[in-house]
Order: sequence, then structure tokens, then C-alpha cells
Amino acid sequence: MVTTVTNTEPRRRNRRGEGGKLREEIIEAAVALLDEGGDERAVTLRSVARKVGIAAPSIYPHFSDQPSIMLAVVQREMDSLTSVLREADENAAPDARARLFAVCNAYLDFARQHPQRYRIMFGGLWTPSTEDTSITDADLDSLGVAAFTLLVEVLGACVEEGIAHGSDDLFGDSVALWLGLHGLAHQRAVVRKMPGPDDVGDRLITALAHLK
Amino acid sequence: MVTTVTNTEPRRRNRRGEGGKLREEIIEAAVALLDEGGDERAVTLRSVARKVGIAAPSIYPHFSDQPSIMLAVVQREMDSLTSVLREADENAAPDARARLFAVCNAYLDFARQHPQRYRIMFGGLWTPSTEDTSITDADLDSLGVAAFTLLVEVLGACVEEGIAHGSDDLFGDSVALWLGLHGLAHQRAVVRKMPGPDDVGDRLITALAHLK
DNA sequence: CTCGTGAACTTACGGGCGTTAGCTTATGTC
DNA sequence: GACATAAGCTAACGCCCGTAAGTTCACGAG
Repeated sequence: MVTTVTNTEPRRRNRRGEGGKLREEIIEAAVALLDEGGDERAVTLRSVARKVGIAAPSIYPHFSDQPSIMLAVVQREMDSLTSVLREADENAAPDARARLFAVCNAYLDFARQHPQRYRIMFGGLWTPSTEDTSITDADLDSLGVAAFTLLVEVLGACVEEGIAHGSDDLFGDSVALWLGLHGLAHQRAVVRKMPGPDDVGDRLITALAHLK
Repeated sequence: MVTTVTNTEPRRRNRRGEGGKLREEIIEAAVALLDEGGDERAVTLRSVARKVGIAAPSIYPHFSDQPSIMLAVVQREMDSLTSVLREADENAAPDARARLFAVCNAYLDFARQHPQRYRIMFGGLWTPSTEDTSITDADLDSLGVAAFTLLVEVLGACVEEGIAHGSDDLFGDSVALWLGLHGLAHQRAVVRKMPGPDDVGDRLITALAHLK
């Protein structure tokens, strides 16, 4: 079922000074196109415009080119992911082990609930080699730092509480833990059905965090 | 540098009965386009034809559509990966620990040497939702089974030799190990530079195989 | 030598894309 | 009520894509 609504009716123009609203609508439309299940090829400048109900060139005052729409989407979703993780951390029981599992499972849940978003967030193909686009390396490097920092913090708490055999390299251990989570999250996002037991997630966490 | 050779000169026609040769040439051209560093969007039916030096419609006798070229590429590369792993296994010292590290590192090396290939092999976006294409679910499910089986075998050897705390679920443990490897391999294939220590790979293997 | 046929070609259609240039119209101030 | 301007529109450009239809040409069997 391809829902190409086309949206006739020329759209109620935004009030003076509220032109910026359109920027948000554009990002949301791009996310919606992703969620609808097609791959990221479905997110073109024109398809986004159609979804919002505006003419294609009306995007240019808000985004310099198509890749920068994608960058905005990824940045927004990274922020969203960070919020989800923080919330999970705060709602968890105050002991380090519970916090670690809460955060890691929240991560996995996010990926499961929004596979398409997860794919472009970490799939790395939305940047056509960083030539010809307005995207800088700094833009890319800063992605996901906040979320990762939270993971480091929670794993660090486990070491401090003595429930994990911390090596002398907390950062490296955190990277390894994240890579495991990412492997599972990505694979789930990509294939229809994952083989393996249901508790793979917990096994990964336990093994990679070196929980006692 | 975009090498669009265009290749005038109408190509030496294949001998009778050797039409199948072209099929291989098409797959190799597609792989070459990938390796040249563009993303998979660079692999279009027409660009492949240009690379081979044939007219675009000449592909149809060999592949029913563009996605099936991609499927053939992935199948070929999966076979190639399996060979690489088997070779690494056979050339390793005969003890289980050495075999495990040899196979896992060979996996990681493959991904590092051919990041673009790895991306489409496991990136899962080359199938436009399996509608409108000639690709079946069986095609997809059978991918990579041979390579994974080898991993199960090698990890099993570790448990048998008593150098790994095997749980009662060898298959599940193997999935977890593979997911860790995949997370690292994929991330390396996707970003310019991976943060974290150089020995993340070994850490992942040690932790996920539960080596003593 | 003929001639069927497999292998690949030429031409062409219709469609989607990103982007540029210039126009229209609602808004809210004076 | 006039009018400056922000907000968005229409039209059009050139490009590349996938695919259909019909054509040419060399191989090799008879």
C-alpha cells in the first residue's frame, strides 16, 4: 500500500515569523516516510515536500540540500534516543546493575520500535561521501556522543559498585558493550526475523559488561 | 576521480554457448562499482552496463531486474567470506582457541578490507521490500548460513576443549558472538574512524566466547 | 554456402529527481 | 487602506533511471 496522498489544497500559510515551523514539519515528514517502511531511498526532497503538502522548492529556505534534511533527521533522532535512555536510567532502581540493564534495554527497544530510523542513524549511507554536500565532518563526529556518554556513566557505576570486573579502560569497555548492543539492534532492524534465543540481549550485556 | 570509461568499441561478442560469461562479468562490475567507494546507489542497472561495456538492455537476459544483480553480488560475496573463514580455520594452529581467534579475526579483516561489500551483505537495504522484485524469502534466509555454521563449529570446539565456559546453548552463544563481531565490523565499515582501543575485537571475542 | 539463432545493439518512452529563476499572495504594520 | 515583505508557489532545466520493441551481426551446424 503506497500512500501518496499528494495533498491538494495549497496548505494554510504560516503566520509571519513562524516560517521556522515548516522546518520541523519537514523533518517530521521525512521521519514519517522512513517509518512507512520503505528504505531511505523513499526520502527524496520531492517526496518530503509532497508529504508536507508544499512545493518542492519551498524546502530550500530551510535546508540547503537533500542530505542536510537527513542530517537533521538523524540529529533529531539521536536527541530522542538520548532522552529515552536518560528517562530509562532515571526510572530504574537506583542500583547500578538495574540502571545498566534499563539503559541497554531501552536502547534495544528504541531500535526495535523504530528500525528504519535506527538504520539511517547508524547505517551511515545517508552521506554521499561528504562531497558536494553541506555536511561537515564535525556534524558527523558529534552525533550520538551524548547517548554514548550516558552508557559510559552507567557502566562506570557498575564498576564502582563492584558488580562488574572493570578493566583499567572504562571507555574501551563501553565501546565494546555498545558494539554488541549495536550489532543486535542493527541486525534486528535489518532482517525480518532474527534467529537465536530471546535473551540474546541480556547475554550480550552480561558478557560485555563483565558482570559478576 | 570518477572513472566513467564509457568504453566505446562495441565489445567482442562472446562465443556461442558462452553467454553465461557475461553474467559473471556483470557481477564483477557491480562489485567494482561498490569498491570504488560510492554507496550502493552508484550500482544502477545502467552504471553496471557501462562498466561492463555493454548496452543496458543486454543485462536482461542474465538478470530479471536490478535487485537480483545485488542478490547475486551478495551471494557471491557470502561464498567468498565463507572461503576466507575456512581458510583461516585450516591455517590456524590446531587448538581451539587459536582457531576461534583466527576465524573471528578473518571475519573482521574481511569487513575492513571490503567495507562497501560488507555493508550491502549485511546492511539489508538492497531489497526494496521484496515486492516488485524476483527475490524470494528463501533467497534471503539462506544467505550466510555456511559462514555462521563454521563459527558455531569453532566455538563448539572451544567448549569441548574446556577453554570456554559453554552454557547449554551453543547456538545462542554463537549468535551472541557473531552479533558482537558484526557490530564492530559494521561500524568500521560505516564510519571514517572508529573510536576506542585497537584491541576491541579481541575483547569482544574473549568476552562473548566466555574464554577462561 | 546457407541460414537459424544466440548475443548484443539502437532507439525511444515515460517518469522521478535535484535545483534555479522568477512570480504571487497573505500578513501585519504604519 | 496602502504597502513592504515573509512565505510559499509555478514553470522549467537537465540528468539519470528502468524498461520495451525491434534490429543487426557473427557463429557454427547442416
